Amino acid sequence: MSACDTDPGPSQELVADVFARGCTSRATLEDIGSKWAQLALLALGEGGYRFNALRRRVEGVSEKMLSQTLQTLERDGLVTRDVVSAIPPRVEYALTPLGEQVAGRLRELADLLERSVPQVTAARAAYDSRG
Amino acid sequence: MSACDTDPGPSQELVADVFARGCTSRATLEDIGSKWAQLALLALGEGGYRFNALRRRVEGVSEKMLSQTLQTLERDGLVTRDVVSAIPPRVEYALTPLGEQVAGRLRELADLLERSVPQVTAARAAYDSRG
DNA sequence: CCGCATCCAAAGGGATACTG
DNA sequence: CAGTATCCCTTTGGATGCGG
Repeated sequence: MSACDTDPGPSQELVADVFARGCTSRATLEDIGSKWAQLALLALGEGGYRFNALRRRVEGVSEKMLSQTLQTLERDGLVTRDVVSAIPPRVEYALTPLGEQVAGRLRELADLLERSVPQVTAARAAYDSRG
Repeated sequence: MSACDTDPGPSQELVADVFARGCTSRATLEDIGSKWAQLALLALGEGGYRFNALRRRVEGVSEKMLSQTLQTLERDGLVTRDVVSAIPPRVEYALTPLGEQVAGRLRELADLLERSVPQVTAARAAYDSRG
């Protein structure tokens, strides 16, 4: 089954499917799911950030990973990169409309997990004590 | 700032924060975000699955990775593992109530991305043609 | 200030073979 | 059927140093 953008046929209803191996939606989901991408999107959901400010907001991210992550997100059309040629140089990152939608969904997920910490902690303790 | 479950103080309002380095909610978000965990949760959102059926549903996953992923999700209290001792043996996987909630959020995200494939594809083409 | 390049250690993840 | 164990290659990701 699983129709996707990679499907060859001259189909009339071409629906993407995250379960399909080569589907762009699956690849995008993977891009978004990465540790640093999630946090970068959540941070940018709060408003625009300059590179180093974003780096401080996302605790523990290295320059390299933040840079790579932002490039991927920019390429997917989720993040804009605005270069202000000045001294010192400034680069402002923000979400596109699509990025806003994605960040909104992630926010809901993050809120749910933040509220569920006690439950998760208990589940882990139970699992670990059983072996 | 960033209060979390690892905070020491005798605080009255202990709120988890996914941005905090050692926060359980951040770790859980990472568990959920992994390529295979996302797809496994989405699949289980459709109903219970046995191991090999789930493996077929999640195209491309290896036995090893599916097994590992399910263990992590079980430990976090998102998935239940029901062993039916019979010949041949059967193991049924399903979502917990918390898992259902998480899977629901993921479904919304996946739907959004599936609908946005043309937009993402266009963004990538534009990005790549610029260098 | 922004971020690319290089190096290197550590984790991720696939293929295969084997057990209950 | 449902895994575990092993091997081994690939990717991730941090640290450091340099350039615009």
